[in-house]
Amino acid sequence: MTIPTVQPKAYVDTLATVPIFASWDAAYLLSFAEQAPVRAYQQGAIIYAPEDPTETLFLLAQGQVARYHLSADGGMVTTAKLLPGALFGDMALLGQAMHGHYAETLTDCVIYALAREDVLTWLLSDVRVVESVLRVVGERVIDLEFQLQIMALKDVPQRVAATLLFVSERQGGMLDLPCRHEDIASFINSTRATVTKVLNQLQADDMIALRRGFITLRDLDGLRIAAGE
Amino acid sequence: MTIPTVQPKAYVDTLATVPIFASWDAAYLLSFAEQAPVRAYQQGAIIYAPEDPTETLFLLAQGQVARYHLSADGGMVTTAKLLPGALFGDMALLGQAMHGHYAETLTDCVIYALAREDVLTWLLSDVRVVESVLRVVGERVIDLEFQLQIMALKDVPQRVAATLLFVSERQGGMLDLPCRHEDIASFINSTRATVTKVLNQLQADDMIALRRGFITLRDLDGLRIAAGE
DNA sequence: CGTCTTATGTGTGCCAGCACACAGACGGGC
DNA sequence: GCCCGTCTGTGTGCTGGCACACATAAGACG
Repeated sequence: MTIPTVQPKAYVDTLATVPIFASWDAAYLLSFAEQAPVRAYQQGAIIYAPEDPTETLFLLAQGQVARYHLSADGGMVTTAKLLPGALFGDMALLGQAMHGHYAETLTDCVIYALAREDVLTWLLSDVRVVESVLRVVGERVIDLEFQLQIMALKDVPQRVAATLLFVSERQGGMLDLPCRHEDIASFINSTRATVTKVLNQLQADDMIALRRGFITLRDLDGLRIAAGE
Repeated sequence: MTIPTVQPKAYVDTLATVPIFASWDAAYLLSFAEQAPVRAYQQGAIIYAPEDPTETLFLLAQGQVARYHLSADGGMVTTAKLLPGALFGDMALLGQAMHGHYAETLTDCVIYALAREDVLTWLLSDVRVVESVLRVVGERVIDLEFQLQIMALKDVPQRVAATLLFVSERQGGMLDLPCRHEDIASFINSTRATVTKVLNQLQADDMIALRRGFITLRDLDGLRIAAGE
């Protein structure tokens, strides 16, 4: 699998929209964009796998990436669908192995790949940036805790409702969510068939509207109750 | 509930053993210990609860703290048992609410309580310290992913075996683990009775030895197989 | 406007492991 | 030595939701 490089300058605009870089001035940003290594990936490429010992921090510039875990017998949980601006591969920062942890492109992608030292040099020398990095990692912790909490404490119908609300909030309150039943199933550790049943019930209760590939939230308060608060 | 303050200087020795401060020189450390606010908590005290909007980062100096989630109907998952040197309350760093997330003392404790600004001032101004903080938060991510992974992908017997190995590693390879069946149950989202059954099976297979309050690992390879790798 | 792929709807067993309920056992405190 | 609280062993239903198996439909694509 070849990983073509791309012209760095083309992505300055994208970088400027990333929270991490919000506090940087244009010159510094351009300097970063010119020097940081960028890679282009095709859809379905594995960006890292558990065996992979690379100490690399990735910054998604374009496209979508899924982060998931696999078990020996074929089971799978999705932990996140990443959009441009997302940082990932952050365990690289600690030299920790990532047991059963994969990242895969869902579309063609453009991704910055930063070595551990680069990260410390470029990102962590500025307190404002440090704060941003901590925010990103912290958000990751929040996500994981949410997922853990619903899987441990709620049944499938509650998990579905809670997840719809959670995703909507993460997208800035967007009510028309582009996702398939299977996406939800793999996030809440259930099955596509079960999720379909639950969604149809929620639709019958007039809390959501279903279209192929989309779910529209119609009654947030109702969903909150269905989620068990 | 009163929160008595304690003499800061008494804990310099404790601080010195904390990874975060490993790179600091004695004078700086003393200066920190004298100025940082310290609190003493009694056993069973709630350090923070979901309603709590405090932007405070806690640093455990003495004692043990449990971090857990509660659901509306009484369910509970433990996410960690913290030992001296642990940082927690880190979502304070992002101003995120912590849904259903509690921290409670398991013993009498001495804890540094750092305001958000103090954190940025004292901790994040030194790149080496930043690295340490990231390592701690990253370890937290690893823990959460481990827990999520086993709960999503493994059945109860596998979860128990995997957890025993995980805890042992986290304790630096200690083979004699001080824990009750219930502790494990609450970590892997199962019940005390089920865990007891599994542990007895593992003992019958000569992989562990059981004593009241303790579990001794006898066959790590066997456990790894039992854990499904 | 057919064809083909991917998404969605629905039904039938079936079982891991929970809820519940006691009984015995260890150990600390007095 | 005795008492009592906490831990531990074990048994008996029950059930959520998974595994499996199709059937239908909505777009994509030429």
